[in-house]
Amino acid sequence: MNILDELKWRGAINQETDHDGLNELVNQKSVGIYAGIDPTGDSMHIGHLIPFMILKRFQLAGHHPVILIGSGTGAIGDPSGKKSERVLQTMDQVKHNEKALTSQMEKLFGQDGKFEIVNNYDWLSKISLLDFLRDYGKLFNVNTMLNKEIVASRLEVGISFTEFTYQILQSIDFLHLYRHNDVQVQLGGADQWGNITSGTDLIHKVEGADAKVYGLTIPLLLKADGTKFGKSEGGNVWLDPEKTTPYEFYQFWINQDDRDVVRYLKYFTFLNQDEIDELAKKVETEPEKREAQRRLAEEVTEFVHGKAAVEQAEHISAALFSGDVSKLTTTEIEQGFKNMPTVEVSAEPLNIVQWLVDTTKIESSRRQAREDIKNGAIRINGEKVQDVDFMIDPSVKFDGRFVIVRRGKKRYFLARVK
RNA sequence: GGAGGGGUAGCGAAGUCUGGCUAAACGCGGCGGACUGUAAAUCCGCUCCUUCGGGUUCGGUGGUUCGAAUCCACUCCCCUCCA
Repeated sequence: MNILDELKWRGAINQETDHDGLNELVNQKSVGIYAGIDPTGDSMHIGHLIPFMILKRFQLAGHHPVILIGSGTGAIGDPSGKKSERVLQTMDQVKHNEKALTSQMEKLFGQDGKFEIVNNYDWLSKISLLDFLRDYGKLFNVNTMLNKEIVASRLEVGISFTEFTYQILQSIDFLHLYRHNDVQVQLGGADQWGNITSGTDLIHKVEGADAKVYGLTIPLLLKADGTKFGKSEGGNVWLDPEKTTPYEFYQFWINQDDRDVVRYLKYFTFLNQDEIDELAKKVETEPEKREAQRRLAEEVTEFVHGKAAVEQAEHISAALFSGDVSKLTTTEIEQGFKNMPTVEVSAEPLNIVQWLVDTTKIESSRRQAREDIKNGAIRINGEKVQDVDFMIDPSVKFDGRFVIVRRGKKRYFLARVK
């Protein structure tokens, strides 16, 4: 099974410019293949991860990945998949984002095999306006450009000349990498099809029709319920552990629907076909064990954050879901509660009802607070408290730094002692 | 400008004619619980505040009355139709 067969099995191929040609190419040599990301933010999220997971597979199959950070194109704004014109970023932002993305890429691609990271600012910024118009502009037919889905969908609402130009810039990238980095394949999400074929067309015009360059796109990933993949309650799921802690990252994966989990295993893990078939069978026969989800969470979290992070995420998960938080370390609390509601409290002991309502605002009224306490819905540091006169003393646990409140089965609050 | 209809709790909506039994039906949402797989579905409880005595609510203001979401006057806002 070669890399293309494998991708097909994984459901990761949407369109190819020339399947047979590409197939022949990957069988005969180590091929240079690239995917790009524009530095529009200072971290990737798991949606961005998809093409790069595929790129990684090419790397593991002995091919040569080239990661393009698009500081040049990022300065312009890709209209693909956007309903309206974007606000330009400052160049400082672009530079900052570029740095952050580069180090994330180094982490993902660094462990095994060779790879390159390039930045299109290096060549795009050197092209003068007249050169651009004479060398490239002449080769693009406006009618063709207008017919691209990316542009066509924007004609109603309007598109600036700047964004309209984007496909030319991306084509120049492909040409540049073909010439200087021995790149013959461009990989991207389904929305990149127009940009990618622009590039292969340009190369064919400039380098001759027999230039062996190919494009490959990945299907848009949707959840079984039809909604967009990759959002959690808190928004995007980021690779940056400061934005999405490894614990939350792990939790995102472990909560995937049975109907989606096998597809995700194929997309986001490096498990082989036998292992995945085995897990798929378990989803059928004993879904309640959620072995597939667990494995998915472990694999992806390890790939992105490392093995130690997986263990910590599992430890935090075990504590939070069993309700026994008493054994958590303060660092684990910091991580597990990163995006949970947090309030600052003083170290003074206080009556629980006042504390829940006035100090922490966890409860909206005394009536509600009392009700929850009597119902046994409130736990302080893992201990159920049903006494309305209970005194909360922050000094008794976690070095006096935190009080962990749980309301109901899984709603946690962190009170941080000032 | 003219003719109608309406503004009720987080939202939707009853109650207004026939004033008190109405802190205000019911549905949704939210919260808690049971069940469970950290799922889905289902079921049960709670859902203005309270020092549990009571307090403050039905667009606003003023009035009638022992008593007003309910009756009266004025006023603000929304919708529909006509010009």
